[in-house]
Amino acid sequence: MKKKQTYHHNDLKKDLIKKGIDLVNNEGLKSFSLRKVAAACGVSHGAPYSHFKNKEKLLSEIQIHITEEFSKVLKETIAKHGEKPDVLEHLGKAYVVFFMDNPHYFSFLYTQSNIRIDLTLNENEDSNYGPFEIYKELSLSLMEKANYPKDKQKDAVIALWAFIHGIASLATMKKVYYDENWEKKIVDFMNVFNCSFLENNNTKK
Amino acid sequence: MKKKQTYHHNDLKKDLIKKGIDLVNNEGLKSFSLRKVAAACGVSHGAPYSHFKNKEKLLSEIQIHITEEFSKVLKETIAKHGEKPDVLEHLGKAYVVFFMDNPHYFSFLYTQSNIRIDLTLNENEDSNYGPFEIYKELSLSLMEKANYPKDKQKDAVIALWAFIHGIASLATMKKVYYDENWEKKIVDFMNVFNCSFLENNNTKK
DNA sequence: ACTTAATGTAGACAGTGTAAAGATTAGGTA
DNA sequence: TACCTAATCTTTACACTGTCTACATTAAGT
Repeated sequence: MKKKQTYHHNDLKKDLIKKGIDLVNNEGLKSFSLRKVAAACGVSHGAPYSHFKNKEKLLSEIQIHITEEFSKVLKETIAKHGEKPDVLEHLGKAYVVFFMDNPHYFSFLYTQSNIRIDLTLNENEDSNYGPFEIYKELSLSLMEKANYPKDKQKDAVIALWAFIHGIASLATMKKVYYDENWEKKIVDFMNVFNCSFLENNNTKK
Repeated sequence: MKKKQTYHHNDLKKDLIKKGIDLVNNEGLKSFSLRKVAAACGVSHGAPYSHFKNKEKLLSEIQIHITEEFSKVLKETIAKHGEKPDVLEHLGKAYVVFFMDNPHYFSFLYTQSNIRIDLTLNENEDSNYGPFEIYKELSLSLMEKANYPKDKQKDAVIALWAFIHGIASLATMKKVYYDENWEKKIVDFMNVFNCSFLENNNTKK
């Protein structure tokens, strides 16, 4: 119901990315194919090669868009809750919920795409994986406020990230059975590890 | 240098699984194909269909073998360190090291295969994912010994598993840069979260 | 009106999974 | 021994994939 009649699509590149994201999101990478995406855009199977060198390059652009979408969600979460002590809980929850809302994104981003994540805490703001940079800055800032020992901050940044990342991994995995609500349990999980910079130990005796 | 001359292979099924594991291990699932595996066994591309209904079924058997290999490593670790307080550290280390030794196994097992993981802590010993059952039994037993509050044991089991799982995920991801030795850092990460049933808080202040 | 570059189509090729028909062989039975 | 049957393997065929190449169409500038 658009403009299939014209030879030129007018913004095929964007449309390929959009329809490509839909395909990844709905069916996962396994059944993703360039030809399907081309067909979804109403265009011949060779057309994508005018905009992307190969399949990998289209997937790479899709990864960039998904990463930006993810970063936006995290930023909004921080903006909403400010640098209050419990913001890390909300950030963790947002991390997990983002991938639960888009179940195929997790394995696509973390095991199929070519994202680069630098965990060394060096200055990296431009080239590094955006979501980690956002989290890193926030958590380091909170640790400073909490007077968390400087020599342990680096370990703490990695450990908490791995922890949340692991929960998201489990929560989005097919065939994982769990009788609780992942989203609601995040805080309980954090309470298991009572840790001074997570200022929620008050709920623990 | 074997018996390519005979029409029958004599144990093609096992050989397909073995050569299939090699292929997954060396090149990952992306470049895994039934025809390559068949060729590696010196057999025509149709032969595997006498032993497996389709590609998925072969991959499923490969998953079972890898899972058993993983379970074996975990059991050996427990056998070696007994139920001493620091056994969870060694188990976590074994978890991470297993996947670092076989980098393609992680995404294969957890995002490409069809393993079933029941985290509800119900009785499941036969059908559930073996490695989790092994860990679950051990950690619950340790929590009992440490008088860890009963109503928090379930959360603690999941949280610690997610944590170790997350570290393994990061440690085996392509293009993740980290300037420390993952294996050696496991204990430090655990120390970030000082927790009564992890009896290693003594190393913290 | 003509040129040029960008953008699209069509056809070909190799590699993939899988199905079907047939060849080979092992093992049991007469 | 000779035969039968089921298991195992080969061959052929087909649809689908990524990618390449030659060519068609079009937009934009001269």
